[in-house]
Amino acid sequence: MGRVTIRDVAERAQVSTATVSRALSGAKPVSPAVVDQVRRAADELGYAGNGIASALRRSRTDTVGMVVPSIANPFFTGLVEHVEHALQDVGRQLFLCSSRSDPELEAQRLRSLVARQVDGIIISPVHGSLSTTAVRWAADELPLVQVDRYVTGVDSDWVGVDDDAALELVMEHLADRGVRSAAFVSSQLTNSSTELRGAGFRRHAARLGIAVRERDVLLGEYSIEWGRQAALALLAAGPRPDAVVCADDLIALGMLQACAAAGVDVPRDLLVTGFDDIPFAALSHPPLTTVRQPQAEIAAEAVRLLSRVLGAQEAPPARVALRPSLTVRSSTSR
Amino acid sequence: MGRVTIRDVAERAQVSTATVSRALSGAKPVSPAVVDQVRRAADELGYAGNGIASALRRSRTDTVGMVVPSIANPFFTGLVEHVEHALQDVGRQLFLCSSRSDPELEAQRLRSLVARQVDGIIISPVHGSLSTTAVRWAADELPLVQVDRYVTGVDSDWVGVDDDAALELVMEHLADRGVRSAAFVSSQLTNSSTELRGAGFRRHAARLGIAVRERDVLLGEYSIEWGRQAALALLAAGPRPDAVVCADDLIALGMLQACAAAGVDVPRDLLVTGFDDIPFAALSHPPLTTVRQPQAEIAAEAVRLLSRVLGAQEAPPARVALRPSLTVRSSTSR
DNA sequence: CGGGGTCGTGCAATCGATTACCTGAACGGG
DNA sequence: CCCGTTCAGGTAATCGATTGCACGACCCCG
Repeated sequence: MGRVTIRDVAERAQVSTATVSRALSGAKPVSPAVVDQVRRAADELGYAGNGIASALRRSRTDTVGMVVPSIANPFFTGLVEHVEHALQDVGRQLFLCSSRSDPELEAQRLRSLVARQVDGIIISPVHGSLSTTAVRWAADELPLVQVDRYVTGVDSDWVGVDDDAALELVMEHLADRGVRSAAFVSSQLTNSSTELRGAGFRRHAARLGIAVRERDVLLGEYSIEWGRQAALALLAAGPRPDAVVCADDLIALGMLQACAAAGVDVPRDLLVTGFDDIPFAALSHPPLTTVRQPQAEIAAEAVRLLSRVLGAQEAPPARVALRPSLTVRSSTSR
Repeated sequence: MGRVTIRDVAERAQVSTATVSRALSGAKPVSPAVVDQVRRAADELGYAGNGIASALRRSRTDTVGMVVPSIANPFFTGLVEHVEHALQDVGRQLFLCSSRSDPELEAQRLRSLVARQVDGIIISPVHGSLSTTAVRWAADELPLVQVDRYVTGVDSDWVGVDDDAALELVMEHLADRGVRSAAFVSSQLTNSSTELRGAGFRRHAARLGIAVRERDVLLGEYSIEWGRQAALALLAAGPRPDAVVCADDLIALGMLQACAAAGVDVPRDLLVTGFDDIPFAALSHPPLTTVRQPQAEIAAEAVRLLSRVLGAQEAPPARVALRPSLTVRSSTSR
């Protein structure tokens, strides 16, 4: 297990370490015969190189870090998958961290990524303001792109979905279905995208003449469990609204389950919508009408923006809001 | 963005770099006054350290790599979350890679992790034999623990669930429900756990007098989509078995959806079981009876085994098969 | 045949932190 | 008051790969 180094290879191939390095990386021309000799020596010794040493010298690791609030949420894992895919095309690896929706942990992850000298960071920050300090610091240290959510007060690229447009789609769809009153179930409005969804909900409800009672706006967290609890609270509290707009699919799925358990028929008695269009949204009973996020595009754009900065091209921070679309399923069709 | 190094801190604090290093790491005693001075200097300069340089010198990174076949599958993401949790307690960070069920990509990830000098690797190998070479090589280079699945011919620790016992639970449960014939829908039997599940299915079916027709054993991949397709194939092909045993929950959920669409009532017309007990298994229609994997325990044990090896304690490779349990829901209750 | 250019290779500095070894001061006991 | 011990802190080697610079061989053209 004693690691084999470039010196060992050099010795065996009867050349200098410089030549070995050049032969293997192809950075500078080396005569074919020598390349062959070196390759053989490296193979015979099982030379694997030392990425750490290489990273130290070149001060780049060909690695980007990604920090997401949760890896239990299929929306984020989908995003991660696409990012990983996109990165592979530009020859980089992904270093994934979960901040578990904790700004403290998030700051720690960021510090760790910076210390590990990743070439850049893609982050979906936990909190609109509590995350600011750490994100700003990281953005000062190296290229950083925010996805899905962003914190205020940091000049960095951002790419996500147009949340207001998304809620416009949802609310107009509901209005078309004859909805006159609606509830909104969400996590706390402590990050940009959630906040924008809440604002969009209210704005478009007002515009379309859909009534919103204050007690029908329920804020908890992005989880199935919260969806269940919110459903119970909603059903227990007097007259039902015509529809429930959920800020993500996990909440909506929990809501659907609790409704079924309580004998409330969706969509006959109540319409329900979600957000993200995770794979499981098609499997619920009834299948969920939800906003489809263009995950692949978001990921590709994030990687593109990061590469741009990595290529040292100075440019004003970009804010890219992609158009969402609506996937209509049975949870809103009578 | 010019990084601040230990020399800068040393200069500002009027001490040597050695002292800075010791003051910040606490490796050797440094007078409180100097520690304070150094701390202040480091703070003022925003010193973040260089993990790469440190790693090179100490030849450890306090990082472990994890390679899973898919990060779209909630079973693996659940595992990853628990592993990350457990690692945090021992002061290490997780470097997550997805092999996307491709042995080639998996080998590449392993090479990359070794080059990055992670301290150890936790892997759920893609393929029982195609993964062997890469896994063996990696296991030679550094401590390695296999989880869930294992490859043949590598002496490494493994921790997972007792698949035979799991299928015993499933089949006995089905027998109790009066099932006389069953189908098995799975991915290809090209990895250890899937293979063991298939074998367990047959063994316990035979033992309990449950009939299994060859054409009712359908092998595809671990995905919702394959579950759907298998359902169609199964329903199209003459007389239905009494039950369908699925090798994971994704397949089972796809199966349930396709059954509902085809007007087959589960559990009245057909019983369906899954494997893993992912969060979404409780949300389907009907809720899914499935084998619960003790994810937290698997993760904790994997980390424990890895720490054992990292602590240089030589020991024979351990194979830890944890007991699964059965979560009974409506998909098998008449 | 000589001068300028190209090309392959080696030497040694370098990246930034850690640490083995050394130095000098302070201190305590005989 | 002297010598051995202790301890803080400095000097410089080290981890392994990359790369600027230099050197020698060879080629081409005038």
